[in-house]
Amino acid sequence: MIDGLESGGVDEHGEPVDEKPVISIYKDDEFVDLCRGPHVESTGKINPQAIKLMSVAGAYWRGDENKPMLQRIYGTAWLSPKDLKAYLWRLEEAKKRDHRKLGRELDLFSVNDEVGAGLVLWHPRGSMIRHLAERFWEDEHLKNGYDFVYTPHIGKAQLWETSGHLGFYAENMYSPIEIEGQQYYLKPMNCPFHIEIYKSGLRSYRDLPMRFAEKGTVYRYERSGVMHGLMRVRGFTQDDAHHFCAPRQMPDEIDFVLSFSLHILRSFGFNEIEAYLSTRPEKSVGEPEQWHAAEIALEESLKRSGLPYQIDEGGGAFYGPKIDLKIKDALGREWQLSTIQFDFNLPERFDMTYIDENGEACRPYMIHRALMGSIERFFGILIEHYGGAFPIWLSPVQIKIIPIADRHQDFAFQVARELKEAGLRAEVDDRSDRMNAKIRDAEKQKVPFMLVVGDREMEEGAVDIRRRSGERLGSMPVAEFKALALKDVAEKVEG
RNA sequence: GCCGAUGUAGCUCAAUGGUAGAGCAAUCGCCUUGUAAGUGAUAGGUUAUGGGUUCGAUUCCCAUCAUCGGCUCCA
Repeated sequence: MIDGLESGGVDEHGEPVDEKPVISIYKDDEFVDLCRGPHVESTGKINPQAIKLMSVAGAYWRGDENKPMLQRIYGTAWLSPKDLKAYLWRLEEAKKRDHRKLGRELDLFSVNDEVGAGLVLWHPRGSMIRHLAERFWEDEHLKNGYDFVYTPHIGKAQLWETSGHLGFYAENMYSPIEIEGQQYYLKPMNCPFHIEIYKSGLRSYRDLPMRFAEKGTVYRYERSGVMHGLMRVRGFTQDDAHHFCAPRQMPDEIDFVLSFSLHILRSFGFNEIEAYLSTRPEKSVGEPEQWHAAEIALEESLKRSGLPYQIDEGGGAFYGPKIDLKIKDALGREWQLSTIQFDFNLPERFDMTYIDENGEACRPYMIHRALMGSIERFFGILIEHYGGAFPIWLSPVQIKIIPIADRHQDFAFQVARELKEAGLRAEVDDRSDRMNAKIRDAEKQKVPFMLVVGDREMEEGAVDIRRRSGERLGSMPVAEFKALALKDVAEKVEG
């Protein structure tokens, strides 16, 4: 076999192969392993107190799903038992923050067998967080030159033929729906609709850039076995937008969309951001000069942003180069959120035009972008990043008012009314439980402020404040607390 | 889709070839409470679904669905 590999004609099964492989062998005492490595020099270097077998799972031979599957045993090895313990502790921490667990405990969302795999039900509390995130998103878009659009969930087969999705993306799309002899498809993307809106009128260079934004819900076929809580689902909403601009506007447009993305991500508490620039792959559409100009523009913009970035040579989509933004969450795990993609393909396919200064029809440039990416996934990441203890501006319940005895309830509701009128989300825990139990419950629900009201507070028109951290702020007048809470909300205070 | 595991009350989990139990949650009382669980009672399950073996299946077998850990793919 090795002879076959060495001479470059056949692989390990005697099947012909094109390239000559590099063969490496690792040897430890009597054990000889044909492996790419690296291996430890000697098993004596492994501390038996610092290893642990973790799990067993199947893995494809050479990572190819068409090849047979092998049993793989996963283990982890560390320099010292202490390091192993630290690693296991981190795994435990991650488990505690698991958005699927917190989603249930905090009553945020569910995925239900009756409805279907990969289809999310947003419960009232989760929906409140989504509403707040979306409201912020909307305000920022309106301040920054976007127009909102709404588009349908299905479109005719011809539309997806024109866009190329039926050619290139069909395996991710669901079977068509037949309506009066015509085939319609559930949308896997929003772009064709936005393009049709662009094309609904004659566009002048004076109209550009145009920015159409929509929180568009799309449906993509995911193979069973890949769904994962909110992170990987079959129906999700993208915070999508398409920019249409004249070629010479491109650099400014990229600068804008990049800094706008960073502004949005940072507002949600993601401060560790890294960028990936993906360039032209072998198979691509569009002129090489166009690609080159776009890649230069993207890279220049990255340089100006000061973000650390890496280049993924040839990693772009066939229709254009892109910048992906990845964030690190509180546990240091990396997640891809934003994507900013150039598109040389769709303007051509849809024959999009604008009239330039000379009265001639020209082809606009098009940029796709999603900042949160999928709102479902973004929510999942947000839950894990904060371990369910959302910053106060996003907390579904910001304030829990805890009357000590029944006679304090009227006062508690009066305080709640006053806070609600100021736009704060306050609730009274009027169950007949002991105060300690109510505090425990509010802590578990990760409510930012607990206000205890008893005889003393009633007399003074005050509230006794406890943060979810356990910190006691003591007693203060309601008006004073109101100002404090509003300030925390406005400043997007965490913790 | 593939490999492996799992599926019992709202949640976390027991038990059994002779139709199931606990804690928490829930509901109804009692208590009226000072910074993370007061107390009593009640209710809650065709044991995921469909077949098969068996006198009898929730338990054994098969299929389907879903979930979990991976692989492949991906927002």
